[in-house]
Amino acid sequence: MLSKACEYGIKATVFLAQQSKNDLLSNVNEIAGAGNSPVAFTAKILQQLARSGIVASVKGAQGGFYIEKNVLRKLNLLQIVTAIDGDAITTECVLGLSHCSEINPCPMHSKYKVIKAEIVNMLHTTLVSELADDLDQKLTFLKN
Amino acid sequence: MLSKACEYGIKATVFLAQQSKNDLLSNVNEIAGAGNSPVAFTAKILQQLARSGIVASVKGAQGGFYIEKNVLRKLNLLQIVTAIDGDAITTECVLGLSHCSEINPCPMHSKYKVIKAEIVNMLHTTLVSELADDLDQKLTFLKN
DNA sequence: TTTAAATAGGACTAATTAGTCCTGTTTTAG
DNA sequence: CTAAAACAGGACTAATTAGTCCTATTTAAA
Ligand code: FES
Ligand code: FES
Repeated sequence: MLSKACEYGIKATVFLAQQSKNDLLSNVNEIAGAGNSPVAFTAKILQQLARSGIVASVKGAQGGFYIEKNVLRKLNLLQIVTAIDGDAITTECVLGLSHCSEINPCPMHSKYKVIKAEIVNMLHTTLVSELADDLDQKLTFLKN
Repeated sequence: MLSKACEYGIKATVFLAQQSKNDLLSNVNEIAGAGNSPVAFTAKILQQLARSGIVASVKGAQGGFYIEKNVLRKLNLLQIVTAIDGDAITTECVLGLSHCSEINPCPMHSKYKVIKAEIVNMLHTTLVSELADDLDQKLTFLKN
């Protein structure tokens, strides 16, 4: 469903959201450590998220990443998934037909479209800030 | 969500179900052609499905694959997915934690588990024979 | 009985995804 | 002003998934 890059990206973003609520910057080591994700790969993904305007970065000593308050307020999971994996999740046919449509539906189309809509809706309505709150209350975890 | 192998496997099985209702054998070329899937790769997947008892094969000239009537009667998509991709779809954490559980839930767990349950339920309750009927009525298609 | 059509299966190659590493630049602290 | 801590980004390597190809075996038909 999600690529590894996207999994790491979501974990990184949720962690950063938690830190950013306390106005803390985090560097790549802290971020990767929190989700035990590979450090260098996480750095790549953070660059991508920074280019997409999802996270902000401060260069130089004592620098790091954070999420701007007004971005965080509205930031949802679909934005992260789309920034990293593109829109395949919304457009692809579950059986690999060249595109999912009502005009040339695959055998699973009618059953899958309901689920796809729920996935997209869930991603779209889930705010990173809610997830960060759960994390802060130790109701959820970024690693085992 | 599904591997390419699984996509081809499902398409092959639905096609075979349609053919088998008319007591027709199909060879790998016909099966791959119907779903425009790569021939040699489809052959591999059919071998796997044959070892799993989902399809049956007849060797030699005029041979091919088919699905036994009593298998087809109850055959659902989850059986095919499990035979090819294993049970990852039911057991994996959407954020890549080592396993999905209520005890160490990831930030997406509570929202994702609902969707996962619906996916698994959909796969489990969808009979290949229904899909084959839709295909037969040209309501659905295996390629564009 | 030979030949050709077919599956079975292993070894291989190609493509994609995952992940590392190095070099450059920015910035702060000493 | 210099050193060290950090991000930026490109080039590379590793692992996994996707896909091919060849050889052996089976079997029906000519
Ligand atoms: S056509 Fe296959 S999922 Fe819509
Ligand atoms: S723990 Fe992540 S989906 Fe259940």
